[in-house]
Amino acid sequence: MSRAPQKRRLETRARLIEAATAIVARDGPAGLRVEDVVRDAGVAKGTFFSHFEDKDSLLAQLLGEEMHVILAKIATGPVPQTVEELCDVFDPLYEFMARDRFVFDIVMRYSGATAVDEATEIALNFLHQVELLTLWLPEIPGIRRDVDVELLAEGVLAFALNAMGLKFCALHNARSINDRVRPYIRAWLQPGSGEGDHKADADQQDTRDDVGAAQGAG
Amino acid sequence: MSRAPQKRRLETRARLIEAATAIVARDGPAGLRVEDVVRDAGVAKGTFFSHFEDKDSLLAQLLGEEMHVILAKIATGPVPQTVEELCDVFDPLYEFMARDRFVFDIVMRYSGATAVDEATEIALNFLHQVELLTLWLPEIPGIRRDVDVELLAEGVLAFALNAMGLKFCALHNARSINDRVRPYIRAWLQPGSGEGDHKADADQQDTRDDVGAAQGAG
DNA sequence: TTATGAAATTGACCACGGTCATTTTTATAA
DNA sequence: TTATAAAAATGACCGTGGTCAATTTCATAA
Repeated sequence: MSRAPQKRRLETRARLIEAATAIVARDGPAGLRVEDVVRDAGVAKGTFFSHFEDKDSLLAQLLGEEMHVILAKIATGPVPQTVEELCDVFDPLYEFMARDRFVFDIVMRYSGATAVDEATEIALNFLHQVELLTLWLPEIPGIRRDVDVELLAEGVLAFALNAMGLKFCALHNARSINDRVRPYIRAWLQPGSGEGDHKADADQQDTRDDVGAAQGAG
Repeated sequence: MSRAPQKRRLETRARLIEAATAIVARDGPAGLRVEDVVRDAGVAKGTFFSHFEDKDSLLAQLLGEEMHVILAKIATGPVPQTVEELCDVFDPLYEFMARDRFVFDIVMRYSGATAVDEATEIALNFLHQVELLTLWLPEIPGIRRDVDVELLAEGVLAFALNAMGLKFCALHNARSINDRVRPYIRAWLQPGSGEGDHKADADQQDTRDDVGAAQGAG
């Protein structure tokens, strides 16, 4: 049984987060230094590590909070009516997660809960994405019904992460995440619907353009 | 134009790799210390970094070589005739890539080529996986024909990586990678074939068991 | 053989994340 | 008010990855 934290501790934690937030806003996530955080927050280094598991843990929390805001906004928007709309709606979140290599690595590393109780903000965000997709997918006309909707939802996320990872691959980074993920999502959600049945894709090459490595973080 | 490396340099490089290989074999990838490597190899620290970009780069090379051996063995084996066989055949490679968190992180990070010329051993391995799948998939009876086979192959890899990542998630680590990936691959490759048409799955719960976060590295 | 410049190597040095025994502060009971 | 124990914070210290100006070794031409 641990007691409730004292007021001083909460204030210290707030100062640490405030200082870190400012540094990240100024120098980007990769520019965060623990020594800078504690200097700006006016505390000792050891204090930092009594509040956060390690540097990346704090960073993951900050990124998770931003992801939460983006996803919350998506969730309150209109339900997409086509696969293309679905991809467009989630695109801002994907672009944030893969804004650069450093961020994407952290997102990936913290995307799963190592223990049931220590779920990170990012892991929760992924759960919420699956929940939202589970709600939305049945609303889209023409969606396959032969597999469970949760399997479908998790599959969408798998393809999305893969497309994000390809952003950092020289062979694929010419196209946007959205353009890379769309063919997969369409084939996953609407098998047998044919390749060219949506005019929105006429302005780009067909799916044969996707040769090269498929991976998650490259 | 850079000249050919001198014999001395090749010998030094060989000694570094030899020392690193021995340490990894003894202490595991996470136990590798640059200072230990250079001590065992009998060179200065700076020499290490004139041969390898950084520590993880060397580690990625060593892991990539092991992956190459495993994949080569898979490639010379018989062509799988069902989705289940396909999953089984690739399983040893997946188990290696996700043998632990540390290894999986490196595999993910190096799975894509940052520049076209600096393709790592791991990135090449992923390309080879796609090539092999592209050859094999059309051989499997009942495989869908409505999308390009390369799209199909890359999708398999995307699901495989996702299933590997789930190994490190408390909500999913009870099942093997193979068990986690199979429902996705089947739904991806054989849409509309129904859920329970393969008796091999009778001994496990159906796909509804897959609730929880879907992600790549959790 | 010798001069010369490039290749290869060196190791002192730095940056930075993380640790932990010690000290200070706070809440609570006598 | 005072004693006491837990909570909170401290900062000197360490481990280790990575840097770079200086040095040594090597290949080549004069």
